[in-house]
Amino acid sequence: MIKQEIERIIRAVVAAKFGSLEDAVFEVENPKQKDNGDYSSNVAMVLAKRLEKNPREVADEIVSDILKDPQSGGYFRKVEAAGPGFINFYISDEKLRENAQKILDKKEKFGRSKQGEGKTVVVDYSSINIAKPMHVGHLRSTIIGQALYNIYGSLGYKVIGDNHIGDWGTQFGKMIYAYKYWGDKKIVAKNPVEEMTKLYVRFHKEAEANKELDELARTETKKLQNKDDENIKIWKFLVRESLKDANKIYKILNVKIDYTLGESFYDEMLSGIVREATDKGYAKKSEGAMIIDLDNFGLPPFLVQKTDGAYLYATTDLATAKYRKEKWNADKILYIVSNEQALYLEQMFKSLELLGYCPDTELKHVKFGMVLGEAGKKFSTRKGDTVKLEDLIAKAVDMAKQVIDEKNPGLSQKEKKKIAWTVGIGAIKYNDLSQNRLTDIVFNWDKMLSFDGNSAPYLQYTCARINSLHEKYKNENRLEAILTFQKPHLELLREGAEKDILRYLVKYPEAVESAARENSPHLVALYIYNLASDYNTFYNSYPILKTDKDLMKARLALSEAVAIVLKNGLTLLGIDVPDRM
RNA sequence: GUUCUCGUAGUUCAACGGAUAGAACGGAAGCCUCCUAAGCUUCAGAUACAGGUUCGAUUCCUGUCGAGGACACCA
Repeated sequence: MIKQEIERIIRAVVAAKFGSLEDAVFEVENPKQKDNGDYSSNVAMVLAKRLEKNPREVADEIVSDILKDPQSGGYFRKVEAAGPGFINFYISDEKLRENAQKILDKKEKFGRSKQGEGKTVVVDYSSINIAKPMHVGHLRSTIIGQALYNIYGSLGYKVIGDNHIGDWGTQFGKMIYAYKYWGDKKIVAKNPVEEMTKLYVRFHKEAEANKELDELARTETKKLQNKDDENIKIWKFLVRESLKDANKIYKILNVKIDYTLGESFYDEMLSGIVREATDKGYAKKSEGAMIIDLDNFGLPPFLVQKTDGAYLYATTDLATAKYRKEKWNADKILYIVSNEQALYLEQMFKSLELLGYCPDTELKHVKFGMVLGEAGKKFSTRKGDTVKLEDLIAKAVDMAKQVIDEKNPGLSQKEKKKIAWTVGIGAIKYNDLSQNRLTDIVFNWDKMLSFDGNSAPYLQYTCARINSLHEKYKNENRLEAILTFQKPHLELLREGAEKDILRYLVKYPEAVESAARENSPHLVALYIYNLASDYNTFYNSYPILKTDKDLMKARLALSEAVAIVLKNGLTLLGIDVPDRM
C-alpha cells in the first residue's frame, strides 16, 4: 500500500536528519481537499514542538530531503509543504497507471492481502432466537457480521462464522407450555415461526390475566433442562422447524454461517463453569443465586446461576467463549450485538478475564443502534408489533420490480425478476452497511427502501452502465475486444475527472484494511460510493465509445478498473451486481 | 437514582485531534438529436449550550440541556 510506503520514506528521512526523534508519532492521512495532495502528513508539526522550530520550516527541510532521496523518485509527481506545516504528497502518474493496470490484471483478487495470515477471527453474528421471527433488528447483526466475515477473509484471516442461536432457556418453557395446551403439530410445521409467534404472544396475553402461567412455564423450563422426554421432543421439533424458516431467509440474503452452535450445545459445560468460578473464588452466593462479583471494576454483579439452580444466558456465554478459544484458538472474537447489551458484554468480558478463559484473545463488542418502531420505541415480539424481515424483503423486491418495469421494460420477465431480487436485497443491506451510527434507528420504509443517491442500486447501476459499454464495444469490435485490457494507453487519460479516478483507485486496499481495523464495513461502503460518484461525473462529461480508438480503449480500461473495484467492494458487503438493470 | 450510547443542514448519514465541516433525500434551477436520466450540473441550508486542554476541537475533558438504551434470577 502506498500509504505505508510514504510512512516508510518519511521515517527514513526523519531518522537520518533528526536521529533522536525517529520515535515520533505522526500520521499519513487522506486530505479532505483534493488540492492538498493524495496523501499528507503532519510529521513536521509533530516534530516542530520538540525541535522548538517553526513547523513550516521543518516541513520544508523534510520535503527537500525526500526529494533528494533516490528511492522516492518514481513515486511522487510533487511533494510540498503547505498550510500550517503539512507535507502533501502527489502520486506520480506512472504509479497511478501502474495501479490501474494491476486492478485490470488481478481483477477480483485486487484488494486482498495476507496481512491476517495465521490469525483466526470468530464472528458471532445473527444469533437469532428460535421460535421468534427474524425482524429488522436481527438483520443488522446478520448483515454487518457477514460483511466483517468477508472483509477479514479477504485480508487473509481464517474466519469462523458462528450463529449463536437462542435455543434454550426460559422462553422455551413458555413455548412448550403454549404448544402443549394450544399448539397443533401440523399447523406449526406448515408455518413454523409464524405459528410459534402466535403461541408466544398468546402466552403473554394470558399470563397477564393469570399469574400462575409464569410459574407453570418455569416448571416446563426446568423439565426441559432435566431432559424430560416429552419436553425434549417438543423442543427438538420447535428448533428444527424454526431453523428451516431461518435458513430460508439466510438463503435469500446469501448469508453463510459456518456453525450454528446454540445455547443448548453448551448446556453440559455450564455446571463446570460455575464450579470452576467458585473454586477460583470469583463466584459466590448472593440472595440465593450465584454471582461473579465485579464490584471492584465498577460493574454490577454478573449472575451465572439462578436461585432455582438453573443457568442463564451469561453462563452459556462464558462457556461459549471458552469453547471458541479452546476449539478454534481464536485470536479475536467479534460479537455483533446491538448496543443495548453493552453493559452485559462488558460484564462478560471482565468475567472471562478473571476466569482466564480467553488469554491473548481480543474480545470485541461490535455495537450498533437498535431499530425502533415508527413511534420511536422498542419493538416487542411479545406484543407482535415487529416488522418482519420477510415482509421487508418482499416489499423491497416488489418496489425494485416496479422500477425495472418502468425503466427497462424490454427485459424478459425472468431477468426482471432476478434483477429485482438483487436490487431489492442490495438496497436493504446497503442501508445498514453504509452507516456507522450507534444511535438507534427509527424504522422508516422510505429510508430503508431508497433506490436513489447513496444506495446499493446507485452502485449496481454504475456497474451495469460500465457493463453495457463493454457489451456495445464487443458487438462492434469482436476481434479486438479480447485484447482490450492488455495494453491500454492509460497515459492518454489526461482529463481531471480521469485523474481523480486513477488517484482514488489507489486507496481501495486501504479502505478495506481500515474497515477491518475499525470493524466498520461502512468504510468500504463509503469508498465505493465515492468512487462511483467520481465515475458518474466522468461518464456524464466525456464520451467513451465515441472517441478515437486508443483513447476509447484507455477509457474503457479505466471504466473496467472502476467496475472491478466496485464489484469487489460490493462483494465484501455481500451485495450482488446484476449485469443489466 | 447509577450508568452507557448519542446530539452535525428540514430529514438520514460522513468527517485517524488537522487545512475551506462532506454527501444523499427533500426544495429551487438546468442537462436525454449523444455510450442505461436508478444518472449528471448549479443554488440555498448544519457542529445543542457553556467552560477547559491544544499551534489547531464536530472529535478529547468538565458541566448543563435533550433523545434512546441498560442496571440480578429474560436473552
